[in-house]
Amino acid sequence: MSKKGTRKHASGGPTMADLAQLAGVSKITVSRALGDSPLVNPQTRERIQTLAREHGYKLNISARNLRLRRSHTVAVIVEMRPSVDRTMFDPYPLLLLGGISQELTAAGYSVLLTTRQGAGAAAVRAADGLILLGQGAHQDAVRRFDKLGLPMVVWGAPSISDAHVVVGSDNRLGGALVARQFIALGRRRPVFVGNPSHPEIFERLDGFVDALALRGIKPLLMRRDEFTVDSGMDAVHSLHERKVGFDAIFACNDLLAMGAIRATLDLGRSVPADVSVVGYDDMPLSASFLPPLSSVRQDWQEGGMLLARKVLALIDGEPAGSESLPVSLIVRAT
Amino acid sequence: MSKKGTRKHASGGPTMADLAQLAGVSKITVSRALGDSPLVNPQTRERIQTLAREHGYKLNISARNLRLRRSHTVAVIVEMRPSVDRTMFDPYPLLLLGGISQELTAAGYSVLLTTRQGAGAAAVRAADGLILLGQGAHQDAVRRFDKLGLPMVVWGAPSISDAHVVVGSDNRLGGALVARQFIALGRRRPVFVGNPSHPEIFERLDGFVDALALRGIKPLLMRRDEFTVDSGMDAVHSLHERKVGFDAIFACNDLLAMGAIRATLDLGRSVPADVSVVGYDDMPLSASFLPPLSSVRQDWQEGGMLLARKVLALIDGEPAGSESLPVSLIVRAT
DNA sequence: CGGTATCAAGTTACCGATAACATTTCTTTT
DNA sequence: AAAAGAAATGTTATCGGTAACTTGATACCG
Repeated sequence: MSKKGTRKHASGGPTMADLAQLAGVSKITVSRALGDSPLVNPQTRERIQTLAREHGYKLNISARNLRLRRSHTVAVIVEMRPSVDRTMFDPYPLLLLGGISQELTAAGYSVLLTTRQGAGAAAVRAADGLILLGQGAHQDAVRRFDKLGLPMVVWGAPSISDAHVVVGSDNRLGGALVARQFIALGRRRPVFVGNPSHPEIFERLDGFVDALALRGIKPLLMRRDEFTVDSGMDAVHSLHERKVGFDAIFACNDLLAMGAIRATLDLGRSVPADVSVVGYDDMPLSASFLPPLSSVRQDWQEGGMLLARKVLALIDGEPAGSESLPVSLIVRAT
Repeated sequence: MSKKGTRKHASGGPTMADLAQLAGVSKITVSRALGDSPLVNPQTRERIQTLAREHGYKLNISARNLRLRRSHTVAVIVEMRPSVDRTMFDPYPLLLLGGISQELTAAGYSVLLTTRQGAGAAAVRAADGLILLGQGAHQDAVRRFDKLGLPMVVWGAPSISDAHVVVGSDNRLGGALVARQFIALGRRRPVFVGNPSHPEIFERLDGFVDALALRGIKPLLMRRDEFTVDSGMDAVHSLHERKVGFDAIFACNDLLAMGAIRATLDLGRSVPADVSVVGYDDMPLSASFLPPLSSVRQDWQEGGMLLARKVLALIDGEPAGSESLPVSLIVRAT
């Protein structure tokens, strides 16, 4: 209050102009020095950088963004309402977010998190790029955001009709791996349990069917809309009631698989002696399920990182195509 | 290219200046009109707003933030590395995020998501407020962010020593509810399984102990660092080996509880006839566990919303204190 | 009818950083 | 030693909003 110039700014520390004055140079030189531009004398640069550190200088992002006409921000739009028919479940989306965040932060970008509801906000439109998670079943949502004209990457299953970049794990491969496992075990009457109207689930089924077809085997499809233990039990009981024979079950989710196993055991049949069961997602609990559940595992974190790299590429004007990540079958006791 | 003025801006739509010209008024009038300021004639306002809509006008946030010296952003710092000793597990943090996001978006704020690693970024310091999630075990982290001098709210257990605002679910109540349940069931030798060095877990234990003490019961503490099924089994086996009698188990997590139940059954004792077991978190699977697991449930989404409301209050200079959310005991078969 | 209150809109001056162009200073070349 | 080139720094203008202060017009008052 008393001395003029002691504290020029109410909130926030010194600006480039302040540093410039301190260093006896002009603003632009400070800007260059802090940006490691080769245009400034190394000594000057050093001096200014030290000064900046000492005085706790903080770059004003809004100012820079305004000037550069970009936000250095990628909006991530997540479906966060938990629901029974969610494919993205449990800790996984968080791992995806972790991968995304890690990669974007490393590249100097920020992650703006929104739900579909809040995605109309100005901040989202101001983003340099867009990542869509968990919108698999909402093609309309994808199209809606596509209209924003921002570089966009979607997590899910690639579809021929859509033009945007899709990153996902290789669901076809997942299905195929399970099929091969069943074949190796000599299974002849496999069942697929799940809801193939989700593009990702459909891919799993598709890969499964194709790989089995090579051996002339045609699996049975038990459509289940809910991805829960109960639903899995239900599926098996329903098979039993209809007196349909089966010796292998591929559930498109671990909970379904657990339910299927439980029901199978209830019916007096043995797992895995009589019936093989494989789930999907390899959730933490699966390994300690009784019996330990075999499952297909996807690398969510890596997926997140890949998503991030793709948007960054698009933002930089580089070409980027859809890509699938490998999955692995974890064989345990079922 | 050909006609001058047709497309003034390479990227991005019209600015306020453009609208001003179109409407034959000055920039500031446009600004006022769009901000619903009473300083403009209602008709003019209407006219300008319509014009803005027609031309797809988008407010430039960076410009506004620069001028207003605030970012309208709250940074959420999450611990995303999954690890065995994590209290915040599974879908829950996502629900927390959902609550936060919903509330902040509604208030016109953006959610900036970062990990602890990326939290040094300029964008974080530029935030108007801070929410810390999953840092319970890292008091140093809390202090580190406290230094930024931003309005800050932490998820976890309130501690007397700390001055910042803490929001969490009422872990003491959770412990007490379980204790009362055990008392009602006539249990006399309860065991607590978990790692009380986490503040939140400690509160659960504390509430548990205090409520039991009213009946002169003193529980046994089985310290377990890992929150897994195996660890839960281990705990019970270890009790058995040491020939310690017990008739009730309060596990501070559902996975531990499941392990404890399994081990108890393995030892030939019945749940719940011989031993009562209660878990914590009420994960989706718990209801369909065999036997269906009793568990303490917290409302994560509401927690997120409360966190958000607290930071907003702090940002607006209103006072805000720590607060705990009620929890409920879901009694099932154990 | 002069003078003040009220309403509507305009002027000017920033917020803090940076690109494009300009200038100065030193080094090198023939 | 004059011209040309390279290196280091400065000037000016601008990104798109908005607050503070001013101006102009109309209404109201005794």
